[in-house]
Amino acid sequence: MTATAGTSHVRARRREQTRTEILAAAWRLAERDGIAGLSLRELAREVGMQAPSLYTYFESKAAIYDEMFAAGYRELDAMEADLEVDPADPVGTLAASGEAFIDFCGASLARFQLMFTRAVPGWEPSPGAYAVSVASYQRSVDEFARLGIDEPRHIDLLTALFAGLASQQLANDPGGDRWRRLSREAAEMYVTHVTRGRRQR
Amino acid sequence: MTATAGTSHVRARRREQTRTEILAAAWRLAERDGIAGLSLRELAREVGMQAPSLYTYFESKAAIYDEMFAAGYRELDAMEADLEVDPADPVGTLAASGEAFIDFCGASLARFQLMFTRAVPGWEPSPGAYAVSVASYQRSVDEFARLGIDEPRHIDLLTALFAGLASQQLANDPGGDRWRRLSREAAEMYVTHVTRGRRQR
DNA sequence: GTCTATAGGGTGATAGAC
DNA sequence: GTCTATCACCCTATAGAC
Repeated sequence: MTATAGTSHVRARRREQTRTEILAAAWRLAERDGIAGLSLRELAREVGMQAPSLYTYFESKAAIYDEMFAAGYRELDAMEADLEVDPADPVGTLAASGEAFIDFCGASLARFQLMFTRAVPGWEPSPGAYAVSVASYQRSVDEFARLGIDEPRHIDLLTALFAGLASQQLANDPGGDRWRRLSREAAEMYVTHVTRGRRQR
Repeated sequence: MTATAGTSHVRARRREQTRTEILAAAWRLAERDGIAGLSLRELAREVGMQAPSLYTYFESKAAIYDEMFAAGYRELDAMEADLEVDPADPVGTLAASGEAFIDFCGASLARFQLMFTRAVPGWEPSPGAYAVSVASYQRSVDEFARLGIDEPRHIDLLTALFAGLASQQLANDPGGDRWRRLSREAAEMYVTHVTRGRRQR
């Protein structure tokens, strides 16, 4: 009995390891073929299995996309947690955030497509996966608040600004910095705008 | 001989008409299934043909995407040609441009995906189709110049701002106006920034 | 847990009859 | 110009042997 319980622990670990391996292979293939081009047969081949064996580890292809989607937001969250927020220097803080966000998007086109566009016909994140993205967004909102940015329309304007820099960078100068290098100027423009007239009030 | 030449004229017209019909059906299907989900068999069914007959009108599926891509940029161009550019009112002009651009993107998700994202795995526009997009961009640049916007980095900042508003609107509030309504504020922020200190010089 | 086999579709593209 | 037939694949998912 003790032995069986012991091995089941080991098995659960192994299982998790295999799942991780499959997901890593899925990212590699998605990078190469686009997120919508991911195929289970090829994914199985990549990890040395036959396609049906994947169903031991994931319920469906949609479940794989779900895990990847949630992982993307967890990575974004971790990246943001590493950024320093200096309430005394909103421009510097936002410029650094913008660059980090563009770098994050540029580091994986497949991840960008999965997280921010609707590139997979017929798939959308499950409620569970979606909740991870909402939590990540909430975290960003909290950090913006520390910079004195708290009006909803100002937050929406900021996300649009960063999303725009990133999407232009990826679509029109992938691997370059034509839009990335505008981060500081964009941050100055934005901060000037949201703090405009604040001292008068 | 004269008769043959006459009929060949009619045939060329008919052919062009059929091509137009096929492209219209392609847009309908792409709207429904996503641009990457377009299938030639279904497209043929939609126009009452068998799939191989499409090859009489288009060399390949990529050629169909090419025509759609070029048509998208011609439509964008036509839309912009209808906008009034008032050099005395850059904020109003840009606010209207931004709204029009967001409306243009929102009017067809398939068109947006085809023109501005890389949603079709394995396809990119042919040089000819790409040239149409470059011409359209050049036209925008010329109109920005009439507003006194001529520094390349300012133009890039503006395209990022509009692209960001549109992509956030489509991804997070399709059919709504959560980001669209920020167009005027964004234009004010932007114009204040690019004209900052101009009088001093 | 992994396999083979297969269900039940789908895909773009081509050959050749009419 | 349109068709049928077909090539040579692709796909996700399931049943059931081992």
